[in-house]
Amino acid sequence: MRRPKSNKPTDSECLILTVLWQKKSATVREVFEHLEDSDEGMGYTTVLKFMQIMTQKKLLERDSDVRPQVYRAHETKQKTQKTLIGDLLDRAFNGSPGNLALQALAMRKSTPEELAEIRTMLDKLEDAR
Amino acid sequence: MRRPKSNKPTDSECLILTVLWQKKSATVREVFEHLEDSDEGMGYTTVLKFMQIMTQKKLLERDSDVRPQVYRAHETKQKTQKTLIGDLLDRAFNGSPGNLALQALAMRKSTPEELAEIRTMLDKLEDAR
DNA sequence: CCCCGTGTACGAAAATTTTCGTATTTAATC
DNA sequence: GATTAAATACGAAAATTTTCGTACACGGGG
Repeated sequence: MRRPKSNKPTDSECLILTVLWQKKSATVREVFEHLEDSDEGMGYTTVLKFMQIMTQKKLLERDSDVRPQVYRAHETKQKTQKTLIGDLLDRAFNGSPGNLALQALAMRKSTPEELAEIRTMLDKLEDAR
Repeated sequence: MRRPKSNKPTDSECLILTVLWQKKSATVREVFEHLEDSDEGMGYTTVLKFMQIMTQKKLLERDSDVRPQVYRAHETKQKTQKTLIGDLLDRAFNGSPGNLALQALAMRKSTPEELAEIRTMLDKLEDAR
């Protein structure tokens, strides 16, 4: 049973996707400025280049009718995150989601809401057996 | 052209680390054969080269007193996995471990033991508030 | 000791990812 | 219509990752 080739976004592409997920859609400049704050910034044309490449790869969609052009992520956040998790699971967690989840929770504080959500998910999973 | 240096193992390096975590220690040939099964394998000298590089990077330790040489991971599985998770969190999950955990659980079946562990962790986290 | 199969070192090509300079286009203002 | 600042396209350099060929070293059986 061969899994489909993962085709996951690169590290830098993920940074850009994260901004677009948050803002729904954005210009190159907006993404650039957003990344300047949080991350150690890349240059403006570097961000532009990435977004052009990502458009070609169908990771992004671009509205060229407006200036400056506006970009949005092609896939949903959930779908892409799933790809990334699946990749990491196979590569470094022996495919065990439980182990991954456990360590994620142990390492940084989550909000009470998130914890509640996880508890609900847990109930559902245990019921299903 | 400076590029930000990350100390996280590369994709291929993770594959090799996973084998070594499982077997505690192994020769190049053992790692090679193990990867042949699961992944569509790289050539023998490719694996060898990686393990040499990883030794230089201090990702692995090598016992050169025996032939064939035996390798083991330098860091614990937990520590490296933590690095990988932290990286992914920052890059594609807005630093939210809850979200990561939730999606990991939703995507593939976990063992009842794992689910129980997570429930325990959840209790601990909620108590701590 | 000499051969031979396996193991190891080394180097470098190929592929990918990241970076940015520079040229060109666009739209707004004069 | 000309000027100009921002936006976009393009190309290629730099850095990293992946791949493997080839040459050399080692050790056991003859």
